[in-house]
Amino acid sequence: MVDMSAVLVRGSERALYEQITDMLRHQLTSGLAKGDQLPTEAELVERFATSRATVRRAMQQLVDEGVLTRRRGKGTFLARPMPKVVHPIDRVMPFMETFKQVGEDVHTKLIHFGWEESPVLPEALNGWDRPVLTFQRLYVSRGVPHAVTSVIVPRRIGRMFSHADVEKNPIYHMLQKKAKVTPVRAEFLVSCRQPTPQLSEVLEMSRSSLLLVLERISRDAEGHPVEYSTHFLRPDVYQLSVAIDDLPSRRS
Amino acid sequence: MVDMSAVLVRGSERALYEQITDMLRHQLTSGLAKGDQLPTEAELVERFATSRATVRRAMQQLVDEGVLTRRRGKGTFLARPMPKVVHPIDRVMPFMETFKQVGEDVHTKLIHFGWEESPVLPEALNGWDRPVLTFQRLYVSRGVPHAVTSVIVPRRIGRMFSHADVEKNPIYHMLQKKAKVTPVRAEFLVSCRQPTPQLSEVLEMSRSSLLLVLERISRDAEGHPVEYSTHFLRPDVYQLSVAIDDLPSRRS
DNA sequence: GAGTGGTCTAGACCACTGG
DNA sequence: CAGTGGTCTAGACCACTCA
Repeated sequence: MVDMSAVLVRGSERALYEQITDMLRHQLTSGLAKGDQLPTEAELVERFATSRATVRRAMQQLVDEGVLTRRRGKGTFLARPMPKVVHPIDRVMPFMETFKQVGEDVHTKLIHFGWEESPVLPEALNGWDRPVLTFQRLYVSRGVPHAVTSVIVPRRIGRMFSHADVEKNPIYHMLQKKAKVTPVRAEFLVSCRQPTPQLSEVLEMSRSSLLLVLERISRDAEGHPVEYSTHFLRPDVYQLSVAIDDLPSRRS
Repeated sequence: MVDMSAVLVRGSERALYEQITDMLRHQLTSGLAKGDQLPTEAELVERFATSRATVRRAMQQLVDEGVLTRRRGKGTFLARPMPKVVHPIDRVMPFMETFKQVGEDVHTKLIHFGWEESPVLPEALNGWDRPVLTFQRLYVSRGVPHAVTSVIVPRRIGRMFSHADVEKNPIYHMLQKKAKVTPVRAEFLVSCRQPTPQLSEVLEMSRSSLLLVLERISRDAEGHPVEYSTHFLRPDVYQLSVAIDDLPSRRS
């Protein structure tokens, strides 16, 4: 429950909705509301003696931060806390493994599989033969989706993969067993991006918050790129780690 | 200017404020509003024949995305576009260098310098002698702040650094020239975080959007950690790149 | 003082979930 | 059906900027 003793200060420097956000945040984290459901908007309007718009604005802030989730017709709930996961990108480890190491169940679902004639690709992949095979997997733990990975491979490799293969196996497994290619080098790019409407849908996140995006180009021994994958990660769940030995000597 | 011909569809699946956001975004990027200032809220209310709250909600979305900035008493403006910068973390390169490579002027400002008795540090740094020296630098280009770096070093190294040193030199330069230590290994952690109130202030960003955060622990040849730095990066500006050779063989 | 964006109110109608 | 959150309206007052 939410403490009623605290009172809003009208005419303060701090806006009413900010004061409400602060109070809710504090009381949620200090365990006063261990349960799932929060008071309804109508109740909060009464307790804080403000308008509904002000209460909503305060709650929206916490929704954007991932602390709360709201469902029309049901109510407002403490977002199910997700484990913090550190994914090492300097080793070849499927995301499944990263999650299992923290004792999590992970379910994957293939949400796209198809050939594409004119994909948008990084410059480094201009030499690939078309069409390319592209597929997307969704990762879910405790009923909560937390990552989408999109993989693209050139035609000569993609033709070795069946729908059933892709549904079950990590990409590096398929590259080695099915396509008989061994990645020996990978280039990574980390960035933050707005989710597309589709991604915000399947990852159940607000369209205004950001995704942590990890792109990877893997190359075989000859330096030819053999796969291009993009990982869309919920930033409240994932961290990425890298260790670099033998730091090159300074230049300038 | 904003095109008046497009019309909102009332009763559509898509909310009015979303339609307005879409139209503004499209017309801004398609060059119809090359200038700086957008129509005022009052003008948009008239053109779209909606309430002010709806127009504001549409614009707020673009402000959160960093497309627009609003200033009370002045108006709403296209946010000054910042260059996209890729910072390689597998080489030792100061941020200054990264920016200069894209032809940017960069100014730095020391915004904090002091000793701290009880800092919060990663476990790996528990062995450090206290107090630790901590300082923060703000990076500004084209008058727009885009990064804050916070550096912490143990007492035995920090005592070699003067305020003037820190104001002018990259950390790795000081480690080698002043403290006579050479980092040979570094561990990185990449994450997304809410800015603190102080960070959202100096980086001029909304408190509800996320920062790209890069943490680094550098070690000398004996494996002792010699510095811990945290880089708070505006996600609309920075990307991080890593290349890994000799991918380890698969495990499971 | 006129004009800007920042906050807040008190309503309204709707779509969705549940009993 | 009553109750939830999602959207929208038409006002109001304020702090700030600039002429």
